[in-house]
Amino acid sequence: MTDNSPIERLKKRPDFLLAAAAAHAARGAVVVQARDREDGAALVRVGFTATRRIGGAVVRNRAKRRLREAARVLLPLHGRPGHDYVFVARAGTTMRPWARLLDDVKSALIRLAPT
RNA sequence: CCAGACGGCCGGGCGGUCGCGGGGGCUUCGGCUCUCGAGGAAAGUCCGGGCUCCACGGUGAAAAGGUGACGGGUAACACCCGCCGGGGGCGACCCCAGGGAUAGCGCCACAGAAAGCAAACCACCUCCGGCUUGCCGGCGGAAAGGGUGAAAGGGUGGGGUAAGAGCCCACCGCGGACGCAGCGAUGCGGACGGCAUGGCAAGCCCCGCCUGGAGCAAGACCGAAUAGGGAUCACGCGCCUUGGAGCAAUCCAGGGCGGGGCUCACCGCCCCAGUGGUCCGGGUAGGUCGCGAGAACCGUCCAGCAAUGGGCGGUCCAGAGGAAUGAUCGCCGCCGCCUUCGGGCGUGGCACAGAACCCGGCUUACAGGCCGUCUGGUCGU
RNA sequence: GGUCCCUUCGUCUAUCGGUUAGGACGCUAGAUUUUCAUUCUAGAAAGGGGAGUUCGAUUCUCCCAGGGACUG
Repeated sequence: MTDNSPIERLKKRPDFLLAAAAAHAARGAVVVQARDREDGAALVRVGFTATRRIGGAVVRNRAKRRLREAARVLLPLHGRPGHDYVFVARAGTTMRPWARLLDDVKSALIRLAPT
């Protein structure tokens, strides 16, 4: 499952909306959405979202930083080329122990990978 | 030592390992390396400025909004300092939108006789009349007592009187010519007046002063692809109309321009509609700038009670754009619990909270801690 | 990021600084009806929080909190 596909950040709102309409997996403190772009490129793109519901700017920024770090560690191992991933922070993202957060992300990525 | 008042400051530290944003250097273009990288409130967006665009002949006025003792500070302020007045506290000290109520209008519920202009409900008193001999009625006097209220037209005491009343007197309060001190707000004294002038302007309003509008998503530059606009050239053409020649078919010259449908015309609406080239302008996505060497910070000296200002020396200190500080490990500090006093444990134990053009303020949030000055007690000398 | 607006019974909404804070829908109880619906009667139920002005504040002023709208 390992590959060396380049990873880019997702920045456009339409891309987020498309990913939200695709498959998603909720695991503990995180929701992961994944969409196959079907354009033939091996590029993997990833975006992060934290809404106002989970707290103020400090909480939202910290949640996105932890998710970004988790994605940096796990996406090269469990990501599928040609997909867009969106990580959505939930209320417990900032308080989850680091090992448990990694488990959540890993489990969600494996669930979303086609067999 | 206890309790308290005010002012200032910190707000975890050190070191590894992976990572992130900006800048510099090297590069065999894979990368390597050096360096910098959130706050006192970055927050709320409540004020004041810089900056940019728009509007505008100058000034003034009006409208609307803001502001309000006095003196100073400042680029400016509603901020700050000093001082005055009022209120609170034993005190250190704290709080106050703190101009004008004889410029005018308005309001003062309930209660009460009466709520703003001097009036009189009960009660008081002289006189007159009546009789049932202490009551009733009446002309007057007077405003001290009762009761209502947030507030009732000076207060207390004495004299005085039929009863009373600044009617008179003393003290207090009030107004106050004038004098003294002060830059001033104001303070002190006060002849005299003889009680007159209730409150609300964060009700309208009057007076003085201030303000053009918008905001970096301001604004400037570059600028695809696609669609569309304008100019021009070539091709492709016909149709309508005017004039002339001619018996006529037709020819020549000029002008204008698409076609279809809604029964015709005008108008209106709807549908469909040329090809290619060159040039121009607007402008979207996107990119670049605006964007950090300044009302800057540190040290020191001088002026000033202070806010603050000035001189000298030194430093360069974040610049993103779905938005950079995170993850993890060790030691120490603080806190809580347990303890066999060695120590151990703690789901993240350690606050409030994350720059987005930049400054000066205000306000609000904040675990824990440090320093200084002062006040009131208590103990000792 | 910027510019604005609004908070009153469970919900929607009235109020010249002085009331017991009014109305509608909903809720509860009773009556009418064989029962239900309808109708009638009665009742409970509210000023986002904190200061200030005032004799007195839902109303006026200030500061917070919460909610909402517009803007590429």
